[in-house]
Formats: sequence, structure tokens, C-alpha cells
Amino acid sequence: MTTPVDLGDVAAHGAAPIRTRRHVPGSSASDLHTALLDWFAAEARDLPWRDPATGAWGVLVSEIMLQQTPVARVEPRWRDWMARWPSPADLAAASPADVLRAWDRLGYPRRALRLREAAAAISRDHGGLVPTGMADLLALPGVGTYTAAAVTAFAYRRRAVVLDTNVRRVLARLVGGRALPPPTQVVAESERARALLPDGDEESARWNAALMELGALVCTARAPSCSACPVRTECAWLLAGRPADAHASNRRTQAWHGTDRQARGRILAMVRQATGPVTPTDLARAWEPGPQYERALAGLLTDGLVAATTAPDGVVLGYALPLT
DNA sequence: AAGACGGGGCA
DNA sequence: TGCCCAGTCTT
Repeated sequence: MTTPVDLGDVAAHGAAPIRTRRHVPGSSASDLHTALLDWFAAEARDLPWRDPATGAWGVLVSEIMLQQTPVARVEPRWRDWMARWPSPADLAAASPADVLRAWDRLGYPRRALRLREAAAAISRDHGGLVPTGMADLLALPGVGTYTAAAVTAFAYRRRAVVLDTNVRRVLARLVGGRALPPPTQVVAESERARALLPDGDEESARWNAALMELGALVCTARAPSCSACPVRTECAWLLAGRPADAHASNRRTQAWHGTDRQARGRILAMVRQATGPVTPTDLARAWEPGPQYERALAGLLTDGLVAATTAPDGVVLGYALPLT
């Protein structure tokens, strides 16, 4: 149905994006755009935060939860969260303890505290409405480049360069002809993404979502389903014979067992599940005594994830989630 | 630019 | 076991 765009040059040089958008009267979309947007219209998952009835607050909550956490684990937590705190003001009025318990085991619990702080800032500085500009969004705790762009695109349906791990991988393959993007994001990637972004607001928003969805469902990191890909005839990586990852040796896998992070997780899990303060003796059962335990607990206190209750003489009676 | 920061699921 | 996941913040 469509004529594949010739990406041979891109595949050969592996360099920057080279195609520009076509401006055909009556049709602003290139064949590439049409193919991916049609696929997205047919195959997109029915995620609750994509419901048009979900407002910007719901989108923001979903984006924070989805930072480094897969969709399948986020969805039930998001539903509970939105039922309990349907507006920023509702969350701002909640205690950190309630927020951390509702966060459950989504991981990176500092995100939960930052989301609460963001809700307070939204209530205080923006009349209770999630701000619309990139600068105001970026000023919110826990909102970085990706999340600000995602809220702009998916909540407000405006043009923004949304570059997450999925989009980076899809563009690295489709346009760059590489197996995977570089270990850390480089300027050329955002330029490439911008060059491909449709001009229209609504169309660009759908394009961003479609790229992410393709990366999540088809153009996956481990075992991409190229035979099912709607843009396989235009993929520089596939056309080049799916060459192996060039930076494989530079990628560093993060340790887990026996790390400070695991110790923090164990300690916080014990405090989170307790109904009242945990005595120092009980808490010490969460991890082997020693400098690592002390370091982990101190870090949790510093981060505001755990609070100590003390007697008048300063002796620690117990540890609990912070009530304020 | 590099490191810290959770936790679970799948090959 | 190793790798991956809609990243952000600090140094």
C-alpha cells in the first residue's frame, strides 16, 4: 500500500536522520507516519491513563509510576491511587506514610514522596491544575525531561519530543540502523526524534504514543518481532541484517544482592508493613548488623522515607513511616 | 559523565 | 543468573 522510504543511505552510514517530513497537500503524514499510526490505531493497548476522560493529573501520576517500572505492575496501583486521591489537592493532604503504603512495592519509593510534593506545588502554585508549560512542569519534584514532555503530549495533546527507553530503541533501529541506542542519551537522538515528529499537535501526540507502543509490544529490547512490525520495510536495522549491539561491552549491569539498595528495601519493607513503630531491635532483623545496615537506615532517614520516634532523652524508641 | 536509587519477571 | 523496565537527581 505504501512505498518504502529509501533508508539505504542511513543504513550505510549509520548517522543522522536524513529524512525530512513530506508536505503533501492534503496529507501531512509520510508513509512511515501513516504505517505506524494506522498500526497504533489498531493495536494500542487499552490502558486506563489513555482514556480521554483521564485528566492531566491521572496522566502525571501514571508517568511518575511508569518511571523504570513496567506497565503491568503499575496499572493496579494507579487505579487504587486515582480512586483514593483523584486530585492533586487530595494527595497533598495525605501523609507520607499513607502515600508510601499506597505506593506498595513499585520501587524507587522516593518517587512517591516527590509525587506528593509535586501535588502540593500544583495546589499551591497552579490553582490545583497540572501546569501546561515545559518550564513549569520541569520545576515539579520528580518531573524531568521525559515526564514533562509526556504530560505535554499525552495530557495536553501538544507537540513535544518524548524520548524514553522505548522511543530511543525504536529510533536507533528504524533510523540509525543500530541494535540499541548508546548507553547514555546523546543530543543526536533528540534531534532525530524532533526531525520525525509530525507538525500537528494531535498527530504528534499520537506519533509519540505509537513509537512507545511499538517499542513495548514489537520492537522490544530482547527479542523483537520484526515480522509483525508495521514499519519493517523501512527499518534501517532490519535492512542491514540486524547487526549486533556495538556498545555491548560498555553496558554495565547494576548489582542487587547484598547492595545498600537491597538493604534499604528490606528495612523499608519492614517499616511499611508494620502498623506502629518498629523497635530498633525488631528492625535490626531486617538486615545483617554492621556498617551497611547503619548506612542504609541513615539514608532512609535522610531521604524522609523513615522517621525515628525518640524519648525526651533522645533515645530512639522506634522507626515508622513519616506522618508529616 | 557517572553513580545512586527498587523490585519483580522472564529467558 | 542476567537483563530489562514510559527516569530523576546529585556530584
